[in-house]
Amino acid sequence: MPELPEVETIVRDLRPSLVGRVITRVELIRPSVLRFGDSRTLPFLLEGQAINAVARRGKFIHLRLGRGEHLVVHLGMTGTLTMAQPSTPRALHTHLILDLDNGSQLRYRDPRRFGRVLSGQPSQMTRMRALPHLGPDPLSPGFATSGVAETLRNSSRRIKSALLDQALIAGCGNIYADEACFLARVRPTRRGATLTRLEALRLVLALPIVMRQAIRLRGSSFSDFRDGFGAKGEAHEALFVYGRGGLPCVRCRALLRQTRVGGRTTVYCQLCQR
DNA sequence: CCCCTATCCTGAGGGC
DNA sequence: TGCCCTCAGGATAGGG
Repeated sequence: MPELPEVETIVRDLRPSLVGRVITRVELIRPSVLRFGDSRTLPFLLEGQAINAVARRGKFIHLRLGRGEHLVVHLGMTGTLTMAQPSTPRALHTHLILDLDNGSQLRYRDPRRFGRVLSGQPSQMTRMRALPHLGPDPLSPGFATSGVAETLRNSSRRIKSALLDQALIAGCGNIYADEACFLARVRPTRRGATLTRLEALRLVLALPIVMRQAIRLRGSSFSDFRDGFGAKGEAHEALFVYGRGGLPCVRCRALLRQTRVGGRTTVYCQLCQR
């Protein structure tokens, strides 16, 4: 599933192909994926607009267009955003296609449709709660000093649940929450309030480490994730715990425990993580 | 505030 | 081969 490292990989891939291009045609194949903005007027609104920037906010992808409008994409569980040539047959579950002035296309595909597309002014999207409040981003320079560690320590929730809360930390999902807990040697089932200062600090430092490593490997492709050109990443082969329940811990060889926290599959080493 | 559950949705994988 | 069942989960809404 696309979390921060996967979304960042896509954004870095797409940026050189999109910035400076002009949208020449819009095909909204499945209008219901548009959760903000008017699907009938979307083509007229977007056509002729230049793409000025491609950015990431947590797991959201922002295409900044002329006149301050944004086209925002959240990939949900199975969404992909890839460059393609018009001659390539469109894959099943392709919901939106933007034609560009150099003859290439940007295609949005999402079999499970947990993702969504938003079009309009960001301030309006925020006001209408189409864009949620996001906490500090683990890739931002100020993350370690943003107060996240103390927020975790002041929370009565399980650490895993807190890490998945986008209002606390932007971009963390199920995979990298487990990975960060392993690297920090903290059991994800513990309550935030039981964390020592040192443990909370280790967690906050572990998040950017596991995420930057995953970006280096171009993201985790368990099933659906593809980069901006449709290729798989390799980060899933280097994960410590996610997807490895019942297998030996890479550090101590004890068999990894698999449980559920807040409805999410959670894997940890009961010897290494206290 | 927190937690659980249901909802959205398709495809993969297991059992028979 | 095929059918049915379960499971995967990001975000959100509603009930306890």
